Amino acid sequence: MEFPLPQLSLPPRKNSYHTLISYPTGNYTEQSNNWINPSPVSIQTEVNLTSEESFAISKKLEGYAARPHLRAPSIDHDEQIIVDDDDSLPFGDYVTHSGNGIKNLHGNQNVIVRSPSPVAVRPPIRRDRSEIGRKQRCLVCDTVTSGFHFGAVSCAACSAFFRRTIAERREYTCRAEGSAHLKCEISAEQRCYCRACRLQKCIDVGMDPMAVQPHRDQIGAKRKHDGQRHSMESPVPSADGSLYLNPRIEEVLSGRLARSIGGSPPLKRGKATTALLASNTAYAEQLIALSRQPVISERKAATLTTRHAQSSSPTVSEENDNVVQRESADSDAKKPPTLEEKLPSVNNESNDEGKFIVYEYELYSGDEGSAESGSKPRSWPSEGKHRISLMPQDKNETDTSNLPDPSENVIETLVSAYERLRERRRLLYCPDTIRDILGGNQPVSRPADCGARMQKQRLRQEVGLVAEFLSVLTPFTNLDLDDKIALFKALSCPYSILEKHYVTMRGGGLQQNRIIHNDNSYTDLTDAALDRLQLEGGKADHPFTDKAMLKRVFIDPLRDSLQEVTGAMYNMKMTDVEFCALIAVILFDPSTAGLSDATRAHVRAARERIYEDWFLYYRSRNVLDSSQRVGNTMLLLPAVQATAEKSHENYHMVRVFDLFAYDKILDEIMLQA
DNA sequence: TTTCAAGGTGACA
DNA sequence: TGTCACCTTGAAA
Ligand SMILES: [Zn+2]
Ligand SMILES: [Zn+2]
Repeated sequence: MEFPLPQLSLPPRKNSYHTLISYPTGNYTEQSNNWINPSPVSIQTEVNLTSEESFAISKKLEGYAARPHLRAPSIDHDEQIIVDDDDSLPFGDYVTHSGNGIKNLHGNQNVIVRSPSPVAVRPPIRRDRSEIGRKQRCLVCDTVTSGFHFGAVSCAACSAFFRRTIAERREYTCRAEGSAHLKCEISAEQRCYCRACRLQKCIDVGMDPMAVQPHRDQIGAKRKHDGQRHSMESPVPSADGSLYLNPRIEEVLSGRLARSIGGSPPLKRGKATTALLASNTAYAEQLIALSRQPVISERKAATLTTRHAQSSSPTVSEENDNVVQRESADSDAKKPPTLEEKLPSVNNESNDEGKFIVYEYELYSGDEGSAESGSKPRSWPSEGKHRISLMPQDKNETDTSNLPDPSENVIETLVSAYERLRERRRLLYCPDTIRDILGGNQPVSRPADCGARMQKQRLRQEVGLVAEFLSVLTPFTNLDLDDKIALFKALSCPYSILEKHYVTMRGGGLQQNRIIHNDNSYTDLTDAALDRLQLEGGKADHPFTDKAMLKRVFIDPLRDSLQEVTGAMYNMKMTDVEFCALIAVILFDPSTAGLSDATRAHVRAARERIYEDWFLYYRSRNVLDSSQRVGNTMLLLPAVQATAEKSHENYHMVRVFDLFAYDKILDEIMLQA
């Protein structure tokens, strides 16, 4: 326990501040809450633990339990464990900066630093005062530290390491082989030996990749030796091009929408807002039109990948005539597939890849009947339906009697429901000790086992969770059973894909090159994983030993969708708000096959309500870049579509995304319903 | 309204 | 890589 404990007893900092830049005016705390563990838990029961191990465990727990929350129930944390030997540390006061007698300078408050951002960046994680300022040890390397960084008790060094890694999207590989792989010990002395394992540990102890703000302060970056502040004339596009808009672009892109919701007093639902809502709806629908292709195509229509996914997801920020360009560029892609393209791949391929497709196709078709029975082809609203502008036309057609209470914000409700889903899922999958359950611990991160994940029981639970999640949408629950089933089934595929990528993004899977599943297991997509696959060739899940082919079949398609979908989510800093809104928009697809005219009108009204509340949600929180956020959210659809299409041809993808059995279980449940 | 201080950031050794 | 000065905000005073 004795470490040199350098400069931690530092003289109090000259200043103390709190940070957040590139965060639009106003607050987004609701949103920030979405990211965090909603159930802070007292761990008072853990007093009297003395061993090193229980100390570590309880610290870890504390890290989880103290995961940021802004509206913590008033739990008394005063009984939290302070291990005795800590008292001997010569750092009596380093944890508190109070009473240092130095005034907060705020010296540059009058200097105008232009907000960089149309981007809503998460504010710093906060927590109860009673939780902070204690002598603690870094959960990663066990050096003494005073505080939380990125949501976990950690030291400055590990914090910096984590921030750099995430911000620069670094990838590390653990060189240890076999069972030692990714299990290197991380301590103060050897924390630098294996960066892969250090990063893994950072994530395991609860450091949150989404808390990193990689593009902060790009505008008017501070100069250490320069008293003057500089504010640049225009925002600099970020490396990925997605985050910062030239103001003119922003204006052109979002047009009247941005103006109409940008600077007026809070909106109240009512007649006065009709025009605004109409423009919101039109805007959102046009974005859907932009995405063009249906999210789900018919299962049977196993087209060849002649249409390749765009190399990266477009975002609504690049060029100011981007939208127009895409309109024309897409006109080709919109053409119906030719007859050749429609032929199942089994007939056309003769190389190795073709053989694999035959193999997978056979597996796949085992349940073709049930999968097919309910999945009618779906088309996207704009497709074939010529509706460029979807202003709510004749209101007679739109019966609002089915809609929820006007005072309720559907998005808010849905976001809460999604938080509940997440907590339920955690309880389902986390180890079943009371410590884990109460401590808010997440399920153990481990390699995925597709077999286990696709067990009927598990899938049933997942479907139940989703059904419960959606049940807060009264327009949905009020529908006839058949209509509900039709919408639910149509949603299942994009839901699986979207949520998996979303969960992956939240868990840092993009940085670690892995797909993270709902139970926190993961599918590794690194080169090391490829090597392991090769070793298993012929034995386990697949008969292949050719590395190039393994890569092509097992790794590349998943890497692609990880980059395209998760990458886009990461770039826009997607939150539960956008995720839930997108799910709802997809769910309420009036063009879903099999709906009656009356239902169609209800569904359309419900979708409009989603847009309406989505924007109201932003508006009420003073989010300035709402139109960008909506736009970027909608632009995820082409990438999701590409993934869905690729999945038709790749059984491995179907398994990773839980698509195949998911559908089967859906059918079963629906039949019993 | 003012003050405090956590936990972000980029710069630099 | 680790440490520093600097920064903005939410909450307490
Ligand atoms: Zn550390
Ligand atoms: Zn390692």
